[in-house]
Amino acid sequence: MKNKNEILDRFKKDGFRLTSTREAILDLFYKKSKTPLSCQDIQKQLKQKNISANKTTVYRELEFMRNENIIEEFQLDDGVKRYEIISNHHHHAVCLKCRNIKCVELGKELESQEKQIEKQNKFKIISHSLEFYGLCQKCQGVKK
Amino acid sequence: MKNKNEILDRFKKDGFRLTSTREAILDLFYKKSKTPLSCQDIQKQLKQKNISANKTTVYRELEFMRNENIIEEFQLDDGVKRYEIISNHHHHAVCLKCRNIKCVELGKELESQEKQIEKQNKFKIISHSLEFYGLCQKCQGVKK
DNA sequence: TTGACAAATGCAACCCTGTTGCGTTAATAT
DNA sequence: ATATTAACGCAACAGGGTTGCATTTGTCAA
Repeated sequence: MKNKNEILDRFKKDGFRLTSTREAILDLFYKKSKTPLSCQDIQKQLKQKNISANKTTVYRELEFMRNENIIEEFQLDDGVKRYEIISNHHHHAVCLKCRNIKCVELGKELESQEKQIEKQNKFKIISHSLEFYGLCQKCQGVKK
Repeated sequence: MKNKNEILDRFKKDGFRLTSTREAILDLFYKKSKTPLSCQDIQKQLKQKNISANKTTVYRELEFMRNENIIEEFQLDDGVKRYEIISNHHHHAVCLKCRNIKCVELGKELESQEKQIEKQNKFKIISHSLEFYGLCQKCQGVKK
């Protein structure tokens, strides 16, 4: 995970342009609380900065950043695509009540289990996704 | 996981009806290769048996069976809902090329990791989903 | 500074999965 | 045989995401 200016320089070097939308979206990924963002999330947060961006534009920008290996895409149980900066590998804890998403890190225990699965199933693992669903601290306290 | 007739009896006892669509879908879950099924999968397989079922009907039947605790729903990276019989807890190995889905079992190692996450994040875990993405045996051999 | 080029954008129309309302069909009990 | 109501099909809709195309705009070279 490089810093923002490094990335903008690389874009320019590769013939891509520095537009306000591009920079604003990159800002969201870099500055904001490290929660993954959906297209809608991005549009809302841009609006708060008085930047309007068509959803097509946002999706294309996300596609672009994905190709540039800056962000990655994943899905939760709601079928909505979410994106986050590529950094340390981690997983997600999703609150079933407030839908808040927290990134959590695990040790390397999964690696040995992956090897076991590869051997047993003759399946070459390229990536995995692990999400925990439950109740965040706040929502545990609330009576339903 | 009970057998099919037990389930049909229970339906009847609870005032639900035994329709050909219901039985056919239940058959798919019981007899077919133990791969999860999407609504489309189900419609295609029914068609092969010369049974036509409207997608609304299929979705409602799936909802019904979910309420009856016979099947469970989950998502992969494509945002399509899939369903499978509730049985031993397991995970999925998804081939990125042919999209075949294989169920794989893991030991109980994840449990201790869950406890660790619960403690560290004060997050009460209710369920989790773990999918492996990669290449199945067949697709590893194929040159792209 | 201007002009040319192509990257980036917006819009409308579309695709796909999944859902809802409502009138009809048919499984079951009497 | 009839009444009841679960199950069904259809059409219309919802929401996330994509595509084609015309327009705008960032960049760079003259």
